[in-house]
Amino acid sequence: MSPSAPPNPPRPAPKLRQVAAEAGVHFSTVSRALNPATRHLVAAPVAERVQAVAARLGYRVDAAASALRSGRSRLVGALVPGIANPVFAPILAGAAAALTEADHALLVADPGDDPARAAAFVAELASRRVDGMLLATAAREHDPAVAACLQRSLPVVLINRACARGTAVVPAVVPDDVAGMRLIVAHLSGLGHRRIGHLAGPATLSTGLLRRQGFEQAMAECGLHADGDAPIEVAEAFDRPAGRLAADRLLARPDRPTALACANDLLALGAYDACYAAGLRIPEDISVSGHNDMPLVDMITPGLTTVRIPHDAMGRQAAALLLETIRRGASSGITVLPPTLVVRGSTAPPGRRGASHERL
Amino acid sequence: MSPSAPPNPPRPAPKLRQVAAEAGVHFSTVSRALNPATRHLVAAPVAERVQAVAARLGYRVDAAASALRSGRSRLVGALVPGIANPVFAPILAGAAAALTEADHALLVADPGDDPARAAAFVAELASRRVDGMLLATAAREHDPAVAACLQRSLPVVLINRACARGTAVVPAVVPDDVAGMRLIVAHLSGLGHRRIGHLAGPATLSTGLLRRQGFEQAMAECGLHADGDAPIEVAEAFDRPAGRLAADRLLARPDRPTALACANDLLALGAYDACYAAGLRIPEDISVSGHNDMPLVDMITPGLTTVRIPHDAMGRQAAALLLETIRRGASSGITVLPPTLVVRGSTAPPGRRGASHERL
DNA sequence: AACGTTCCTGCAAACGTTTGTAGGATCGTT
DNA sequence: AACGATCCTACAAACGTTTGCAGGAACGTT
Repeated sequence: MSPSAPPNPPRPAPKLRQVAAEAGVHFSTVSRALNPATRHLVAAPVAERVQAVAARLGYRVDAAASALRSGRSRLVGALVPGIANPVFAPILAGAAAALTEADHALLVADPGDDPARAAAFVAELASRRVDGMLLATAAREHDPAVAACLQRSLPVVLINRACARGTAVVPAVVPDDVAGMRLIVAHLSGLGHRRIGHLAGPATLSTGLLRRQGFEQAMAECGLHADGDAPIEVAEAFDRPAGRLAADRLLARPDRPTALACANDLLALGAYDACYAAGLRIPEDISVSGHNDMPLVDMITPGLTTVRIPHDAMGRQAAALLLETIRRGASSGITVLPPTLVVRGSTAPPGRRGASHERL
Repeated sequence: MSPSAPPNPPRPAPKLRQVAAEAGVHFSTVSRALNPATRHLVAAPVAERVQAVAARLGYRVDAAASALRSGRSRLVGALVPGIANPVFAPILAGAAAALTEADHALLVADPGDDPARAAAFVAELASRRVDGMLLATAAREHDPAVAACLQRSLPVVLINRACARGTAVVPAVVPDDVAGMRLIVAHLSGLGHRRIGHLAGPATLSTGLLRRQGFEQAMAECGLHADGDAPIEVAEAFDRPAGRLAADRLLARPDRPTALACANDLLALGAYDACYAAGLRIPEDISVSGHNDMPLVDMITPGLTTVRIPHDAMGRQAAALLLETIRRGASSGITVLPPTLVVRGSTAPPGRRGASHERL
């Protein structure tokens, strides 16, 4: 019948009016029959007939027209600092999955670490009529992107970062950072470590601040004091080079710690670099721990002891929370997800002091 | 003046008519003045006045209305099997960056490895009026998602996978898999290896097939024969467990190879597992190489010798190619990106045969 | 001075849907 | 049998933009 070339010169997608003509009803009736929320307004047999015709023709509502008329786009914007970042990628994946189930789609934008750029993206996405925003970029306070959403009264959910906005709390899904650090400190303390250093992240990010607070609190609970037992160095950023630098400083201290609790897996990788450069073996000479349990950190040598954060679940929950906010109009509070300890080869009881020097 | 609560009850965004009223012109003139493509139709002083007013009011064109009327949405859909996959995440990041520069936005969907689901997503995204599609999920041939795009005459660019569609070639951006395997084989051969095994990926994926072909070709070029010198095992999937299984089979062969060239870093990780389980040291007893240079494969022990593929650049180029196709209407051919060899600790000259047995 | 161009601007018609309103059946009640 | 209530369907008006078309002003040419 037809040659091997694509047979049909791609017919334009069927419209509401064509389904209506085929089913012998007015096109507004078709609209109602196909929309679950208005289906009850049309007689059952008619609705069924319409649905059958629509299915046969392969009708799909035109999103642009629908968005224009109804004001709802079934689109959600997401801002992440680094799409390929091993922390944020699973968050995106989880959010995308949850949104798909709810017939929404995900519009991703990557402003990096630039808050002004993030705010610009909010404006852009708002003009695309997104129904809500997922922000994984928010700084601890006075974030322009958050402000941009609030000003447009765009529903917004923060991910991985908390953010106080005046007295009102912006809904968020965050890991329990304090509990996470408590797990790590308890683990190290249980192994016998007493001098435990902390590689903190930037204090401008809630994860940086909260994990540091969690560390100090947990140390106090173990009877260790922030003064002598718990030296702290703050990294400039949550990445490997910054971790290396901060760890170098920590290792150079006169009372070098026997364990390093890092605020982040990437910082821990930097700490590996620093330790190896200093001729220290992990975990024989010094224990190192991370935070996040990024993909593949089980593959490095030695495997990194860390705190697992369910990033995928965070994405899912944030999407669910946002959809809820969009529907209800109200914003629920902050969801805190419990972390779990993952022990691998990078932590061990402290060795005899000075052993590493004898090696050299 | 105003309390700490958000001062302005969020005024609706300004429309074309409001800008027009403020500037004292008809709103169609505003539309023309703000659109670079039609700006030349309006007198220069008027255009400037309009632009000033628009900027002052913070006007942004409503994407839904624009898409409805013009048929162009400035939206591009992307299908990837696994958003968080270390290979595809950088691709997405690159594509998003390139699209953003061209004032387009990225709509991501993750059908996993299910081709039917991918085709369904194409339909969904088409109804959202995306201007084109980026497919990183395509199988080697007869991919339903590709067919769905072609049938709707949606511009499409394949990423990381090539795909012949009848006689016509679907535009794609792919790594030079043959050249990559040639780099590896030349490296191993240069080290003195003669019996080199290949852990191939599924032949249904172009990367699986092409890298195998590249391997066989490169071996022949080095004077090694596919029969005796180059045993091949095909893994069920591109993941670590499948790599372990296939490597087990390869190691069990009577003439066990002294080097393993894997089609993928994940397969190589599986090969590590298999080698360690067999009591073989890497690289003393056996060399292992990967493909892709995923993040963190430099941190495992020993560091993985592999072929670096510029995934970020692939995403960028694919987006650029797609935008070009959208504008011109025509589809350019296939872009092939050159790989580079990254030598780390997992490859070395072959040791004396049997050394590993004496160890046990 | 009349006429043909060129240049600009206003007018109005789409694009395809959702949704308020009105009117015609149908039914049950008195 | 007449009336009100209920149920369903059709009609029409948006939503905000892009774009073909027409008309008027300004200009240069014969």
